[in-house]
Amino acid sequence: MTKTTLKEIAKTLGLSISTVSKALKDYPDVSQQTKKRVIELAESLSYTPNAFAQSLRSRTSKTIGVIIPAMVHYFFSNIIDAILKKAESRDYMVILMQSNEDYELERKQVDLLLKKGVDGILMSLSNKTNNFEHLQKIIDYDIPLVLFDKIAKLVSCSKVSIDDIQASYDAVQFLINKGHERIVYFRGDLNPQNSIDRFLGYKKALEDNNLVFDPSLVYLCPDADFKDGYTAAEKLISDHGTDIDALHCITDLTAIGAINYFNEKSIRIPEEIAVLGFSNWFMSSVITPTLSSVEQNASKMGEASIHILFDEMDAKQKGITVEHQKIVIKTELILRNSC
Amino acid sequence: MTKTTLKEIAKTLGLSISTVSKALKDYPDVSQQTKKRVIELAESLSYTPNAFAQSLRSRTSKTIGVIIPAMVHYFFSNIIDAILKKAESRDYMVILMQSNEDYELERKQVDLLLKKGVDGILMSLSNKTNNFEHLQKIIDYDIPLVLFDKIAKLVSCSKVSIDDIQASYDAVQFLINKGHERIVYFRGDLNPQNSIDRFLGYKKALEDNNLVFDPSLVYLCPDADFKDGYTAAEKLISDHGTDIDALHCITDLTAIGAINYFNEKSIRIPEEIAVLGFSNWFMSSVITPTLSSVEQNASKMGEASIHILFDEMDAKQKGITVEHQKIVIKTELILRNSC
DNA sequence: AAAATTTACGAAAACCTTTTCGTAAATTGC
DNA sequence: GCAATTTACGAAAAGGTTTTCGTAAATTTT
Repeated sequence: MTKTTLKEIAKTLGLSISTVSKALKDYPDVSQQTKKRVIELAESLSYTPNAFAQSLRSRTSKTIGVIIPAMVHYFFSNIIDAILKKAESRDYMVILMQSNEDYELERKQVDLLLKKGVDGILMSLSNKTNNFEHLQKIIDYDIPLVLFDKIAKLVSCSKVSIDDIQASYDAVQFLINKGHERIVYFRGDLNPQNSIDRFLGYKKALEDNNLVFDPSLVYLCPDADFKDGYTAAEKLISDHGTDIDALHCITDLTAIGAINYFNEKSIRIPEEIAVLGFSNWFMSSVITPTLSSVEQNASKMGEASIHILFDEMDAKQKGITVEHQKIVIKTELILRNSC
Repeated sequence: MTKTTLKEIAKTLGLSISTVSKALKDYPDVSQQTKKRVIELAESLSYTPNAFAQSLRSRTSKTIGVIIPAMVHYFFSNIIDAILKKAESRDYMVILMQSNEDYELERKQVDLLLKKGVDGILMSLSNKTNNFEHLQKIIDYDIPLVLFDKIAKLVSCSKVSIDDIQASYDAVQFLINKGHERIVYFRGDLNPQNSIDRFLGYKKALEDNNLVFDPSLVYLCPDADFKDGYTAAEKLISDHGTDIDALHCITDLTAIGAINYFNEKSIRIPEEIAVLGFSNWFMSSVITPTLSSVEQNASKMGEASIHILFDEMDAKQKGITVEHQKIVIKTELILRNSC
């Protein structure tokens, strides 16, 4: 079962390859009857142009590359979902890669994408990425690049993210408005900017409300997962008992870890400790008590990212240059029973 | 910033394109010193061969296509994770598509992948797929195809799945061994074979233990999600009160929905109703009470699928034909507090 | 009826790589 | 010193598509 080519059609019809090609692309300098003959034969042989040859000639591939740190987060699943949907609606294919939070791998993957000739790249950076040469390379190759979620301020390209500082600020402000004063924070690692920003938002909210920042109320959850949350909660209670008012966590996963510990120890939520997470993970509405959280609007972020990328790719095609955009997706506080 | 080509190197060095190409591929009929000159210049210009041209010539793309019904299931995230890791270790790229459980889209995506000239395809079928012409087309094109999880018995290709009948059988058998007799089943829709098989496993276990199959103890959860579980549980209690012993569910999500309802109504688990899920979703170890479940070993399924695919692609490359394989991934019962 | 235009097609180059085959020049063998 | 071999390179084709340009033939214009 060999694929039909223009050559075969041309031969069968006694035409030249050029005429066949032009007939299929509805060029004006082919007679109506020739067009008809060509189209009919092409259809009966179910001809499809060879994508490699097309790409070779046009230097485009109708393909975009997406690199994310990890697949398993619910957050990224939703972003990918939005990206795939939009890409498919435009007949683009998506090459998906995951860096596993590894800088070297991320670098290698960028090279692979460039080599493969993708028309655009969408990236969420690994936590360990603090050298941006590989991103500069993409820009030097004149390939549209959009960073999302984990972005780099220093790189000259479009970016889509949430305002982590503001989001955490709003969350803590809400707790303060509710009358809480001793507010604990389970923070993430130092590296991804998001993690730092959320912590800054927490601090800023305290400051703006003239509450003293007490470092002993901050616990490190390096992996920001369930286990970290559980362990930190354990430590928190052993350090302070329930002499605290509320807890804000870097992710819902850590918050749920903490809730689990509190439930086990029969510490009442929100009466003894109010809890507020971050990311509005699906499980947050399911856990007991249901967890208040910050909705990051992953789908919107995915949609905005792919939208900008297509804008830039379209512009490039037309030879226009467009300004890079910086979109901040609005977050919202989702209130449930935990606070 | 235009990409370097063989032609440029050849021109700079006063050599022919052929010699440059051969030098870079370490052909024996190029002198050592010429090789050295070529390699050095190529490196300094950071030459990488044009992938389109290579693909056009070799008729291979070092790319595989993966179609899954939906991204958002934890299960598929894990499978994709395993696939990506293995593919990357072999410098293959992965084009990911999701059919959104839509047959027409799935069909279109297969065409797109074929057109793009992927070297192999990995698929988990949409629930609505019961026509397999598009799969036959893949086979006719002589592209290695491996179906995983949602497979089709009638298609002649390698398959990787779990034995859903056996898995549910084992689960129900465990409940029976514990002394439960009135065992409720929350079943899925009629369409995906997995759904039917799990139901059959449930029935078979009852039969083999001389327990009568009571249709009024079976509830339909068409989307097999949290909400379906919650609603079915509501109906179950209104129909039978707690005059039942145990509940087995098609997925953990439905089980967690049910647990949520039971918790709200203060129906004690497992004392009044024992609950057993399916899929060993991460949250199952987190919910209160922790949920017993059937571990599907998603990673192993992903690994086995991509492994077989590479085997078949390698064999094709060498002109060998290999037998199609049918792998059944072992499931295991994970026992927690819900039963 | 000759000139100007239009119509309808084909040749060929370009995109870039890979590999076969041919052939000078250099080397070896006798 | 001549024949046989080896060494080292280049020409060219093939993979398939797209587009520019050239040119016969057909048509229209004067």
